[in-house]
Amino acid sequence: MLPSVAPTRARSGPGTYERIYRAVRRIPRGRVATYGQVAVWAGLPGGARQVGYALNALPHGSDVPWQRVLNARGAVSPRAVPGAESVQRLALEREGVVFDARGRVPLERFGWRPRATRGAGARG
DNA sequence: CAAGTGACGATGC
DNA sequence: AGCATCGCCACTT
Repeated sequence: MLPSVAPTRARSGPGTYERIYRAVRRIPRGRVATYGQVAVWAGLPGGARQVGYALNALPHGSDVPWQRVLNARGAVSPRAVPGAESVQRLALEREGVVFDARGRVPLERFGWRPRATRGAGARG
């Protein structure tokens, strides 16, 4: 549809952050995803870190649900600004996401899977 | 143009 | 189970 301006950059390159934002926007409300997952969706396998940097660069009031991105452990990653962690956690809890006593979100329950690999699990 | 700055993840012990 | 180390790359000054 779009006049593909530069399809060459299969991974990384200018505009990478924007791709990451688009991937994050795909996370539905009440669900969470890991930095690694978002990186893959954005076409940056192994670029989990870049995802974090991109989210960090988000302006206030952006429509990107950055709060739905957690680390591989399902926990809110510690940031430089104290208190900001609770902000993310509260934002998620307002969506229905539940944290356990360890401050982690059970990804097996809230982790969003764009390709829901059915067949396994779902036993109970 | 060069250097500094970050919201991660897997591995080795 | 916790800590240290390496790899990763765009953006800002």
